[in-house]
Amino acid sequence: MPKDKAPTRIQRKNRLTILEAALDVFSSQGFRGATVDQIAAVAGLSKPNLLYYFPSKEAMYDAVLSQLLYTWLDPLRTLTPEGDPLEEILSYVRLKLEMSRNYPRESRLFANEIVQGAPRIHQVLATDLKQLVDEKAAVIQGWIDAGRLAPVHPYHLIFSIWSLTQHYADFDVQVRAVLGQEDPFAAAPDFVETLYRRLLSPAGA
Amino acid sequence: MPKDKAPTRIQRKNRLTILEAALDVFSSQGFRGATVDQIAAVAGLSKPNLLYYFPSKEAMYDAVLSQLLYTWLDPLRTLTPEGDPLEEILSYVRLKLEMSRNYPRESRLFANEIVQGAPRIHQVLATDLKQLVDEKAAVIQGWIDAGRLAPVHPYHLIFSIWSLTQHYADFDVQVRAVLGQEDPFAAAPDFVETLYRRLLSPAGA
DNA sequence: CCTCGGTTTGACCGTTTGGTCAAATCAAAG
DNA sequence: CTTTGATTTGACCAAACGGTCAAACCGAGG
Repeated sequence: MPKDKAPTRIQRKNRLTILEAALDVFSSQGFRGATVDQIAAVAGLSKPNLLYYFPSKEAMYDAVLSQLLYTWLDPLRTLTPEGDPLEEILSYVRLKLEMSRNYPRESRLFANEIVQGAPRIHQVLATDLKQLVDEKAAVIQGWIDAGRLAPVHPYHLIFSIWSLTQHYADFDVQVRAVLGQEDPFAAAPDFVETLYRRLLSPAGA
Repeated sequence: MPKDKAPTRIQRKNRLTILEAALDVFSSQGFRGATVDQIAAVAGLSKPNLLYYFPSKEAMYDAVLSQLLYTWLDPLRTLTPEGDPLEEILSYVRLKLEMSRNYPRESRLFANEIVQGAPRIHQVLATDLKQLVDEKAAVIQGWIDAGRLAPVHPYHLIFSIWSLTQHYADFDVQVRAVLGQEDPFAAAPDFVETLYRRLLSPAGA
């Protein structure tokens, strides 16, 4: 392992290559399903070389996961009390849907981790994520109390957005199997927009 | 392995015990994450004994999965052209939600399989499932054309029901982490019912 | 050119895992 | 009780896997 001095050019490049390959393999096979040899093959490096840059397979997984967590929670932060309530939520939905389209591996890795009980990120969910959702749910509840949004359970509204948007990435094969050759993301944006407009438009509209 | 004659009482009992244990372990660890020893421990039998009843670990997985598939697609079959459109869909939604509550292991096993690309059931999805969904989507489209349901993309409507209801089983830990000690299924039925009423109620209502 | 720290790898190790097998045990029929 | 086929298991095997290590390699500074 390199000293804890400033990383060299080669170190930066190889670390990125490895993380990229690890994301590929972990997201499609899960942690236990993935092997270091597979990751090495995808990265185009030898197995001992991977273990020169990361102390263990678990360290690779943790690195991929923590890097992912940071960007994964980001879209929710963009939801702010200013601006039109419905448009705020719709743009959050659109953002999440585009992340599913553009970063399906990240979505699947996250799904894998959660489905298996989130053994490694349970703490983050119960603290950081909960705090963030509490905060945004309060914003939504505020809009509802002000009559600017039809009444809904704010937490379950957020859950519904997660499940709906991530479904297109996580269950991609199922969606494709049912739709035939049609592109799943063709009609999805219109559908979710319609759904949340009808769900959330205040009564008078 | 037993002959292919009529199964004895012991065979029936042990096969069921093993499948139950296998569902437990496969659903929480995935196929590669599960070990035959784990399943044996849960079943209270020895490892060679499991392999006396099933030729391989994969055979156990296939048995669990195919048994699951049959019941999993069943709720959708209950959706029939007769009866009130909105109520038909709402009762399908309620059925799916109860399955998530009562059979979370099945839901998670299915999710695991799909997320990892559905290597073993791809064929079933592209034939049986697609055919069933095609049929039901046509029913829904018929209701829409008759003005008895607000216009929506029928396929994506079905996807949304799957994702929403299964989310409570598959992402259980995440939902619980965010909600604190609150029971996720307490408010869920009301939420989904509200959602689909607002989405689907015909314009004039 | 040489040096030296960073980098790469072939060979290897201990453990885990899926699966086998012969021998032991059990249970039902005669 | 005895027999016979079904059932159970301790011991074992080969392959796969995560990880180690000493030796080789490489590239930038002197």
